[in-house]
This record gives sequence, structure tokens and C-alpha cells, in this order.
Amino acid sequence: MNEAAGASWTPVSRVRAHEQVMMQIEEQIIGGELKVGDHLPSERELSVLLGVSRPSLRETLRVLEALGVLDIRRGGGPDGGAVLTGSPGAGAVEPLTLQLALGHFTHRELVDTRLALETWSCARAAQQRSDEDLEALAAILERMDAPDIETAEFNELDTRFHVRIAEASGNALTARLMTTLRRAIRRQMIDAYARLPEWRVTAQTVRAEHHAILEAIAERDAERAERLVREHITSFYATVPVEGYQGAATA
Amino acid sequence: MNEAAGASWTPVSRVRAHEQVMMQIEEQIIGGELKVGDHLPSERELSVLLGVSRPSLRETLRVLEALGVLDIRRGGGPDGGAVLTGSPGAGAVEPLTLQLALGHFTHRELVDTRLALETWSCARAAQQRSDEDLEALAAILERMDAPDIETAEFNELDTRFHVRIAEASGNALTARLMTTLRRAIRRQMIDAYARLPEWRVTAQTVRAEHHAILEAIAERDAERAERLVREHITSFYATVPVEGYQGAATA
DNA sequence: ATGCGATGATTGGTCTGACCATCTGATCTT
DNA sequence: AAGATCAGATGGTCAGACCAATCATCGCAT
Repeated sequence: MNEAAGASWTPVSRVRAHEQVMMQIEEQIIGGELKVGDHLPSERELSVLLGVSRPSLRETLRVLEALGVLDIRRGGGPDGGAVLTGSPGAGAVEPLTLQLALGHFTHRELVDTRLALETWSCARAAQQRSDEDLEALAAILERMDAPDIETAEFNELDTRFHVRIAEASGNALTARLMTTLRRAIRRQMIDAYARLPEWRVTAQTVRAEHHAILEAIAERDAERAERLVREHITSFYATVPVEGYQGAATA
Repeated sequence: MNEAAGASWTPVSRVRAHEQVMMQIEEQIIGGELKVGDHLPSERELSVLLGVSRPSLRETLRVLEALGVLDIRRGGGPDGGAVLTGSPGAGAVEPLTLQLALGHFTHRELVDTRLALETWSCARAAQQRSDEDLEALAAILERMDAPDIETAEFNELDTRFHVRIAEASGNALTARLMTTLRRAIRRQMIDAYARLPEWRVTAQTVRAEHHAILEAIAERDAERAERLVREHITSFYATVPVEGYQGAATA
């Protein structure tokens, strides 16, 4: 076959329809044309405006929804349709669970990252906690004191306690990341507890450490709070045999 | 209208098709039935197996792809179809850009989170950096020394430097989060530089601090490296008027 | 006049079936 | 044996249709 020498060819558009739609919507958001609370046109309308089919458009909407950017409901009215959501929903950063399961990240990495975020947010929380923060934290610890509590709920409250501290630090992003990290390791945590011959003994230690941390936060002693939470996390993973975790968290 | 007393009704499935598909695939991944490198059946096959239409199934696949879990290609053969991806692609945590634009999180929160992650990873990097890490970091700094460099590229290399440090810490998760955080604030960073009357003066300061940090890492002085990077970030935001950021990063 | 139920319009949710573009791998040709 | 060719499989896209939930409105009875 002969080829025309010198002729230059430029590849045709390989960008899938839903990706182009995504780019357009992203631009509108970043550019500020789309703000929180704004409604997207209905799927039928928008698909015409964008020149794509409804299924293609819907693929984009699904992704935006999973990312916590859109809140989609049926029916008309002020609440109907696709609305730019104002608060970060479940979407956002939760995929870590799957990525952990796929081995993208190790358990060790998750714990270390948790350590980095928690020491910071705990110190910060000690500096600027409100009385409401204190009460909420105390209430969580009280529920953890239940003698007949089960591993799953204990772990759940443990998560709530640490996340609540992050919230007290005033940083919603850190709090959100912490929630995500905890959710990603939730399964292994519960399994690890279940493997302990006497998990209630360990639980007792955890309780004591929690109370100590709360006390430091109450006294606005940032340094002590930070040190305590570091020891808390480090000693926990030194005691409890969590699957996929090897070695101490600090050098 | 009369109602049958005592009759109990259980709500019909309100869970959308694509969500049920998502749950099934999630379970298979978490349960270990689906591993990295495994192929999903073709869309036509899978849609029949799951009892949903192809468009519905595709919505799920799109989300999984956006989350960095699936790698989807056309055509048959060993590389065709949907494959569970082994390395965290672009997907994962990038949505932060949109969430920032929507005001879910403030710039301040992003910077503080960055501070928490960087101080940790920098200290860790100082402890266990390899010689290759050192060379890579030095190479980046060298490129940043170009006198006629532009703001965009300077910022890009700045990001690379900090992310490379995170990689040297051996924690891929932290490195990934850092990349995401930097990408989310990329626009504002470049704008902030552009607003500076003499940004090259600031750039010179940044360069000096970078070299100091690298030196501390080279000497395995974790404490100094951590302190330097904290000052580096703090002083930067005290100097450069970044949009949406108010106040110092440390108390 | 007012409260409440019926109704229709709008919107998302889902499905069917079809066609295109691309890639793989086997087949055929030279 | 090497290359071109073709058939099959797969993802990408579309059009049209119907269902189900929700809301706004209208009309009726009180």
C-alpha cells in the first residue's frame, strides 16, 4: 500500500462522551458558574444541550453523585432533579476501602497516615475545643464503658471518638479523611478484636487511654494530648494482631 | 379510605439497579473473589448475569472506573474489557478539586491537612530515604533553579518536590493524598504567585528552604527536617496571599 | 373561605435493541 | 514464512419507550 508522504494526520477525538460532559460540568463548577444549591437542567434537557444521549449523560451524573458533588432526586419542584450538594456526602473519599482490598495500599500505610492526621488534629482540638466538644466526647466514652458491649459497637464508638476529636479541631477535611480511613480498616479491626483471647482486657486499656486523652484535651494541654494519642495508637497496634500490619508505627 | 389494621408492608426495593450492582462487585472485591488483574465478564454477559440492563451496569462501571478500581479498554484479548487495576490511578481521591470549588472544604483546611501529612512524611523520609531519593529530589530542585522559569512550572516542580518526599517516606497513601491536596489548590497557588509583584523574590526564598530541607533529609536529621518543612509551609502562607486562606497555619 | 383529596405534569429509573469503532486473533494470500 | 485480510468480540453510543416517584395545581366538600 502506498502512503502519501508528508501528509499529517491528527487523531480523531478518542474522548468518550461522558468524559466530555464531565469536563464541561467541572469547568462550570470551578469557574463558578455552578454554585452549591444550583440545579442542573433535567436529564432530557441537558442531554439535548450537550448533544449526547441520556445514558451517556447519566454515566457522568452517576460519577458526580458518587463523588459527593451531586444530590439527585426524583420528581420536580425545588428539591427535584440534580442539585449541587453543599455538604460532602458519603461519596468523596470512601473508595479507599476498595483500594485497600485490592492491595493498592497496605494496612501499615493506613495506620501511619492515621497517626499523622490524628496527632495533628488532637493537638489542635486541645487548643480550641468547645465545651460542647467535651460533652460529646464524654458521652461517647460513657457508652463505651458498657460492660457487655460487643466488639463491633466498641469499634464503632472508638471511631466516633477519634472522629469527634478531629471535628473538634475545626478541620472538616481531616475529620472526613479520618472517617474514611477508619471505615477502610473497620473489618480488620473487628476481626483483630475477635481474635484476641481476652479482648475485654485490651478494651479496658483502650478506655483508660481514651479518658486520659480527653482529660488532656479538657485541660487544653496540646502537647500531652498529642503524645497520648500517639502512644495510644502505637501501643494498640503493638498489642492487637491486625491482619496485614507488621511493625510498630513509629521508629 | 379504610386501611387494613395490623397488615404490615415491607417497602419494595428502592435501591437503584446500579447501586445493587455496585454492592455485589464491592463484596466480591472485599471478599477476595475478585483480585487485581482479574477480568470482569463482558458488559453484555455481566448484564445478563446480574439481571440488569447494559446502561445500568455501565453506570456502575463508570463509577468504579472513576474511583480508580477498574481499567476499561475496548477490544478482546488479554488486555480487553474491564480489569481490576493494580495501581491507584488518577481516580481515587481527586474529587477534592470539585469539593473545594463547591466550598465543602476551605483552603485553610487543606493547608492544615497538608501540614499534618507533610511534617510526618518529611520526618519519616529523613529516617529512611535512599540515595535514589536524594538524587531525585536534587534533580527537581535543580530544575527549579532555572532563572526564567514560569509560575506554573515552578508550582508544578514544587509539588513534585513535596510529593517525592512523601514517596521517600515509603507511604504511598500519604504520597497520593498529598498529590490530591496539591492538585486541588493548584489553581489558587498559581494565581497567588501571579498576584505577587515580585514573585521571583519569594521563589528565591522557597528555593533556599527547599535546599535546607533536602540537606536535613540527606543527613537523616528527622527533627530538623520536620521543623524546616513546618516553617516552610507556615511562612509561605504568611507571605503569599492565597485566595480563601486566612490566618497562620500554626497556633 | 378553607382544608383535603384527586390529577396531571415533570423528573429520574430502567429496559430493549440497534449500530458504530476498535481491537484481537485466525485465516487466507502471495 | 510473511504479510494482508476478514470475522468476531468488546466497549461506546444512541433512540425510543415505559415505569415510578414526586410536586404543583385544581376542584370538591366542608
